[in-house]
Amino acid sequence: MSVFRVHNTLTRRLEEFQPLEPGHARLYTCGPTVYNYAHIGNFRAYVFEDLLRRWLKFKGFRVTQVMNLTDVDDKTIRDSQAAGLSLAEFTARYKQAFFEDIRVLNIEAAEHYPAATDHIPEMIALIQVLQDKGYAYRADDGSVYFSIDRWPQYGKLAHLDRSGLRAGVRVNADEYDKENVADFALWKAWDEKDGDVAWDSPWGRGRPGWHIECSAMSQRYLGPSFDIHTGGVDNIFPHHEDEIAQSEAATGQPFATYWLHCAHLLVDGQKMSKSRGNFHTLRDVLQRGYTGREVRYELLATHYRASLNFTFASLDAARTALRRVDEFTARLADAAGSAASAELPTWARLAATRFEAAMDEDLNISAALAALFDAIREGNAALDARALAPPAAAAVQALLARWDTALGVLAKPATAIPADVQALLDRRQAARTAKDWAQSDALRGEIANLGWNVKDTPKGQVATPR
RNA sequence: GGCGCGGUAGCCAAGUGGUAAGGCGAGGGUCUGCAAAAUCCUUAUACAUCGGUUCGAUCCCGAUCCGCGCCUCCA
Repeated sequence: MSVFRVHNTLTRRLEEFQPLEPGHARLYTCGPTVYNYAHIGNFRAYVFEDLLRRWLKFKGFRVTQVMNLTDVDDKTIRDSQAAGLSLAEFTARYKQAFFEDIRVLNIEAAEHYPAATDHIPEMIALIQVLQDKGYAYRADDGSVYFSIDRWPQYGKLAHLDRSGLRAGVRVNADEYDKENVADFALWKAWDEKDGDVAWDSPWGRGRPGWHIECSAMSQRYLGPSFDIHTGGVDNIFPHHEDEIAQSEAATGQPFATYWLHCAHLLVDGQKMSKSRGNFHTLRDVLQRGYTGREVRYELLATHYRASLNFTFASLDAARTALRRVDEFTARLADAAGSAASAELPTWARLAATRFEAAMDEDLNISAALAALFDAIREGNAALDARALAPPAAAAVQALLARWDTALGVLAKPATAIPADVQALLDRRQAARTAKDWAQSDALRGEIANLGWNVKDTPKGQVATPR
């Protein structure tokens, strides 16, 4: 069995994955800010994290994954006020939507989904430690900042030189009293825009800064040091850089060993934005008639470190490719019958080796899918030639099932045939038995109007959705 | 300005110092009452440009052009 290698943003190279605790992979994956329905770009990150998680399990590791839910920040506060709801009521709605959405995409549940607002005491305690150790200072307005000048390693993840940090155009005017413009807030003093969103702290009423939640919650669930931290490339700086500074300054121990970041998703070659009209939530895409499985395939099929250009044309291609997978799966099931699995045919064994070697190389999904599709072609050819005995077919079935524990996209969810469609199918079967082709064709049209395709096979009609 | 990623056939997308996977599309055959689907085969003088290193570069080095990302709260 080959080793799993990952690209570590910290070193910018491929490194063999070796967990701190043998056999146990511990991950912290940046999750959603729950102020709206998540868009397909967000889901690209979550699907990538899911693939990573599943591959670790495939390799035999036990996995403990933490995914945070950011339920207090500028956007959640702003939009909850606009909606006339309390912060908790407002974010609850989108937390629920998030869990519905990841289910649709067949994303496995993480072990922990801590919400920021449930961990305020941990954050306050962490800030206190930083202040006690001299890494944090309180500004005149009651906010607490992390001083990057007291943390020489600042910039090691983003590979930013401190002199390269120019004063950002987005620095708020009310942050004038920071010692260094690049210092970031650990605790934000209450502001009237915050309304009733505030917690008591040793520094007065206020709310936590953005980065501190991840440091506090990762420590709570994974301890001071863990294996993998992931997120989108846009989180490298400042979010992850700040997390490292806070965490390592507080604990004196290394934070995450490996940092994996996925590239952005583009839509029609451009960054998704509401003003461009190319902004899609998962729900928008489903509304257009695509399935979660098709979207998952589309998000999965491009290597995570390459930017992914999402188009509806490529979603159509995903649909066609999956149909081919389904057809093969069905043929295989037919050929296997109830036979017990035996030896894999040579072509399947080679494909299995290629698949694993590809995934082991930093989740090279394209090469892995190439192995899959080569196997499908070989398998179909063998079936055509009646050269695949039932036990071998069963073995190939098992191989696909094994691959699917990692991909989560090969198994087609069963769809029940609605009663009205079934009634038409029954009438059509009767017409066919009577060789009343005109009636048969008319019924096929009616069934199509209900959204189902009918095809005639040697074993009778088969209806499939759309 | 700083840091970083990418430019491979009609589209998407792997990969390699010795002329290049796979998917979609397209063409042909098979199957079929018809159809659709499926399947098999085929498909393309594809590696941004210009130099350099080398027996040999798409793959290494340099430059150039083009696209994209980050540089304080966007996955």
